[in-house]
Amino acid sequence: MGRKKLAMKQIEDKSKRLVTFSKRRSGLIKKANQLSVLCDVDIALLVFSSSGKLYKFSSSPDSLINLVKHYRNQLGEAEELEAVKITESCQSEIAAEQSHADLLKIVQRQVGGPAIDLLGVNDLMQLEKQLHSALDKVRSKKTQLMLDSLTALHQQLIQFHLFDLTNRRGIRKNSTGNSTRRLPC
Amino acid sequence: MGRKKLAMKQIEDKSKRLVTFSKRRSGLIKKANQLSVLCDVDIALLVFSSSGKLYKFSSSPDSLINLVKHYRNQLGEAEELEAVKITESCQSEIAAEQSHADLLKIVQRQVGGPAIDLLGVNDLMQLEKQLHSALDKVRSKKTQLMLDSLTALHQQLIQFHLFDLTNRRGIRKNSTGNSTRRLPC
DNA sequence: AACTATTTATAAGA
DNA sequence: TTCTTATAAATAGTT
Repeated sequence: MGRKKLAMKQIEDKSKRLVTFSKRRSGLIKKANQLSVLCDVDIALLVFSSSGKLYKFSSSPDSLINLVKHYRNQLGEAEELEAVKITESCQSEIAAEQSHADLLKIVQRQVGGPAIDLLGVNDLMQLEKQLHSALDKVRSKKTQLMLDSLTALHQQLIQFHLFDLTNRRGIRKNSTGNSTRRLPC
Repeated sequence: MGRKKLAMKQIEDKSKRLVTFSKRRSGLIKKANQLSVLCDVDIALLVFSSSGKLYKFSSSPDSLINLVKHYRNQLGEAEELEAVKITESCQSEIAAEQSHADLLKIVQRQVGGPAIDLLGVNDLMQLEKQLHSALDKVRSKKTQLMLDSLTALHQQLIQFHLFDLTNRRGIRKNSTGNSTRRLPC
């Protein structure tokens, strides 16, 4: 729209690209807002600029939470398929089991050790680091299969982390009444 | 844009609203795609229709992951402070702490005992029962604060359970098409 | 930041 | 629904 029709490919000139980014970004957010108002729907829009800055629009404070919930479900479905693959091929993979056990020890020490629900964000990040380190160990053994399995476990822990954070938010918001925050049953 | 200028408020006529939703939704997604291509940026866009259907666009397979990561970080910072507050106010709640400790022992015995990711569905349901029982104990002490804390813990475990179910359902392979993951609430 | 010539999106109608 | 079309909006190039 404008003096000339643009080809649908990356704008070469960096300066022009930046201007276009600025113009179209605000246009997009404007349109998102209009759609959410006119049609009364919930929208979440995130634009990650190449410089790392984030521009976002969300029609309601909850839309990002909805978004994450949705994502989590999607992840679940993906993991479901992955789990089949892992399980099927895991049957004969006994060698890697030791590494797996090592990782689980780390998890047990951390998750099963201090009060789980008092585990701080930093603790969880630390745990993530340890898991990564354990993953590296296994990677060196070139047992790709178990690596996948460990990655799945790692993601479970990330989910754990995510859910923990969401819960804490629920506790704060509902501190007056029954703060039970149910899962999407 | 069109024959008349629309007021920026919800379109009353349901039929018109639906038509507009359809047109503008596709327009918005088109624009999002253009912006991501022209300016080489990562975009995630989700539209939750009022009937619950989700329409989404993401410029790359990773953009939703980035989105969740970003969200988690944002949430993390806010929640970190909250976690400190929760922990601090728990310090003086010694009466309830014992029950809490009891509960944690149960969790440790179960979650920290067998390989976490090999914990069966029945085990998790058993664990849930025990947690409910422990919750009742604490509830009788009327320490709302710790109750919230325990509820959070309980829900973490439900989440864990949920994930486990998801994986196992995939493994068993007799999941019938639409695999809804519902909790035995 | 504005301007403005064009292109694009779309509201209403068929 | 799908298409057509008049009009409103967005925006590319310019200043």
